[in-house]
Amino acid sequence: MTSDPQAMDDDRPLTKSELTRERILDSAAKVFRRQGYSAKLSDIAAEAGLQAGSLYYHFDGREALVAEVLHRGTAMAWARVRKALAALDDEASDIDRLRTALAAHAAAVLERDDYPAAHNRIFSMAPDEVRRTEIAHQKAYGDDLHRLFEAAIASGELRDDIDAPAVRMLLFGAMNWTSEWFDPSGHRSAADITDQLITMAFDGLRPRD
Amino acid sequence: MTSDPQAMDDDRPLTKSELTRERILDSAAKVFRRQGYSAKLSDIAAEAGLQAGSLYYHFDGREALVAEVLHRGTAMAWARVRKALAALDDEASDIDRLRTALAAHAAAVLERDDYPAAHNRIFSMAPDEVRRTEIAHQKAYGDDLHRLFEAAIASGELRDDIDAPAVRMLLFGAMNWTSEWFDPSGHRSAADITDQLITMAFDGLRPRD
DNA sequence: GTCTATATGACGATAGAC
DNA sequence: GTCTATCGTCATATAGAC
Repeated sequence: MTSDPQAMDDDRPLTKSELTRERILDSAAKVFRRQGYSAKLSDIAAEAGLQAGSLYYHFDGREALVAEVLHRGTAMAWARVRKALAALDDEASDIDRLRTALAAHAAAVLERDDYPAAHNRIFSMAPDEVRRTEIAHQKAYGDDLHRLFEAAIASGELRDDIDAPAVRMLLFGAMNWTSEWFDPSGHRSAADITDQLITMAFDGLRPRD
Repeated sequence: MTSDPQAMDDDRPLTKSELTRERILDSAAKVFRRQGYSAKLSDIAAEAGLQAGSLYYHFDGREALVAEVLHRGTAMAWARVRKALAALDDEASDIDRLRTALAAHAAAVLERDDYPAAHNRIFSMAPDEVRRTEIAHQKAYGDDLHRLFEAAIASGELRDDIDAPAVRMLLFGAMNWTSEWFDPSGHRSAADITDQLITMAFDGLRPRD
């Protein structure tokens, strides 16, 4: 598994300023998730209990905030996938590994993680330069998942006549689009949605006899 | 099949003013598709060969333009689906009807139709009132498709243990999200993507023996 | 570090000439 | 019908007090 360039935590306690910075980012993710790209800096500041002008002590401006929320969105989904895979038994089959990875990504999007959900809403509206940087980051994540598909195809657990990158993007689409319609307070749980997706993707909607 | 409230064409030729109005709408769909919700009125006007102020002769303002592009986006995808179903042999099976409907929707999103693609990009950013109206329109379309699922389940051609509305939304997501990544000038065609989706959805990624 | 106040610029919208 | 010119509004960003 490729190492995520972001994953260099030292465990030093955060200074007060760093804590505020974190609070601003969390607020930005939450507000972007709710309101989309056109969310105002004043809304983000209010969510963090600050005045709009105060953000500039911690960030260069709107673009910097967008860039970091995007980066964390990919990083957090990726981290969840990695963690879920690491928790698997060593003898897990290739298809189980793939299933686990997809379920972990779905969970990141569907559950309380504001960053991945915000990512989905604002990515396409971000300024070109920010988007280019983030595309490279996403590509690394995508390549990582691609290896799971390849392994499952090689071991005969997946059909060998599929276009794995296309299928991967279609599955990502199904998951990412849930931001647009899934209602966590409705009668379906995030896990229900994930089950439906996994069942459809692997076993198909037609009965197997 | 429920009738689309928009589908009352009389075939009278368009006046010059109506032609300009159409040109503006087409430009709006194209520009919204490309740039998302933050597209400026001046960009739309330029695409139509006009000055920004001139739009106001034809439309009340930005909101009215957004509302009509959204409405047409749903209407056009729905119309394509209806047309594809009407072209089917009467003896087509329920699952063939469903497959045909999904393929038609995918084609509308993936191919040159700017309106459905624009719809996907701007729907979630539209002002509340515009969105509420459009949600009702989408619900009618969704209900229409839902009947195809129900019929295929009833005749035993689809598994009876699926949550059809959830699956429908997941499939819509997979198709709609292609706006974010599909490159029509790349080596895959729109039909290739559609095939991958249909195969995955109905037969599943695991080999059937 | 965070505040208040303000400069700047952008965009939607209107008015009136043609 | 479309243009040019302009107004009003609002959000980003900056400056300086505390």
